[in-house]
Amino acid sequence: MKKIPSAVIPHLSIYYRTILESRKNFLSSEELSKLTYFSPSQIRKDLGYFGQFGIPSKGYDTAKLKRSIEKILGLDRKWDVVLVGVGNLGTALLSYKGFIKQGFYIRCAFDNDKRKIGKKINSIVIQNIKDLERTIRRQNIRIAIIALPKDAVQDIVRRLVSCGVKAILNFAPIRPYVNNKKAAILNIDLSIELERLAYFLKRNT
Amino acid sequence: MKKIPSAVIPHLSIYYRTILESRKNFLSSEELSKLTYFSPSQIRKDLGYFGQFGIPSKGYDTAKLKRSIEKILGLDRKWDVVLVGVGNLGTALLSYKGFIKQGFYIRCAFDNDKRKIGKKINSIVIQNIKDLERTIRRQNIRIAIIALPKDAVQDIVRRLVSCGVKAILNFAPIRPYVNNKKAAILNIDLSIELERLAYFLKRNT
DNA sequence: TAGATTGTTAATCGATTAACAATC
DNA sequence: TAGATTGTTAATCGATTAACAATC
Repeated sequence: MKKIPSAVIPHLSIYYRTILESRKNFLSSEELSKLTYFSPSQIRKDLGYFGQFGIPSKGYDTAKLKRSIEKILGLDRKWDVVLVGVGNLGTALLSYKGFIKQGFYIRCAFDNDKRKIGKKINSIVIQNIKDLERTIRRQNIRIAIIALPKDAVQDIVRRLVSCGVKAILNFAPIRPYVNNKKAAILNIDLSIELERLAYFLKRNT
Repeated sequence: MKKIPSAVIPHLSIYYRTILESRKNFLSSEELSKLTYFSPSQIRKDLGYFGQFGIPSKGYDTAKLKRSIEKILGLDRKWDVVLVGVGNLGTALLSYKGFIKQGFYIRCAFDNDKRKIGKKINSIVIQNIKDLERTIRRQNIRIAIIALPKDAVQDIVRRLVSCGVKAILNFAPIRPYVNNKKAAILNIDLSIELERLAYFLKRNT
């Protein structure tokens, strides 16, 4: 089986979303290109990694393609998620409806602030961070979202990985280290994005 | 002048942050590589686009390099910012200290929800969305952060661009369209990231 | 001077685009 | 069958890595 380039996966997300919003039964790579700004070749190539979904002279059956992408991306099932860090951002994430739409369910949340522990947000009780390992093991959770100050990140990542977490979405401006690729880390780094903006503005205003 | 590849800018952000955290007066590309996981060649090449900052056999003077990167990225000045959409995420962003550290100051915030208008968060009074253009023009603001439901995004982007906004940081899962590159848009798309996680988990658990 | 590390050119790798035979 | 659009191979483009002469 040929290797899937990592750039392809985010493309699939965009094709998927575009199909959801389209009413058409068939879309050609040309039409998809208009909607997504990816080139028709790119689209055909990307889809080609996973099979033959199109019909020459007609295009892609949107209902079929939708189901295929769901299967490829793993959107056809649910995932249990733990949230660590219930500050401003963590609270916003707890209430974020988008997670559920993608099948991600935040099942428990942790903080080290005594004033927050025991409080309920969106029907989730905030637990003491010292119970992290016990709860994660008991509930067999594999995904963590962490919204922590950057100095706390590395230690929490170590603890999460030690109790079986396989994927971590990190919002702090730091790239935590994980031993022998035991888990995948995705960093959402607002600082880097802001600095890209600053660079752009510097030379365009 | 040679063209700067777009991938270089995010690298600079990481070099910058690494220098800030290091106590050393000099760092070689080899040492920076250990800290950033970029290859030594990559680091020398990236910096080479902007000048000659290193001293053969010694490495890079961290104080000088820090100032150089600040200048390149535009971190040596302040930027006024408008926030549109004060829901859960918008509120979290209003209180986010990281912006100020990067020189981004949220000067005003807008929402269309009557119950929010007039309220104060972090000393910013939430204004009626219908006053958007007037306020932005008067304060001469060039940067917007939008935390809106996706159906509201395209119209607000149009309005922002029409009154002179040059850069927009968008958190909704949609890629808004801007006429003739009148403004830069940076999309922080949590859906895409979640789907990357789902894809990873699908084949590793 | 000898040793170390830069800056830069050439080689490699990966992703995007172009071209076109296969096929509905 | 003729026209349209796929799937796939070849060409191009851009980013990363390797190599090494220049230099502190």
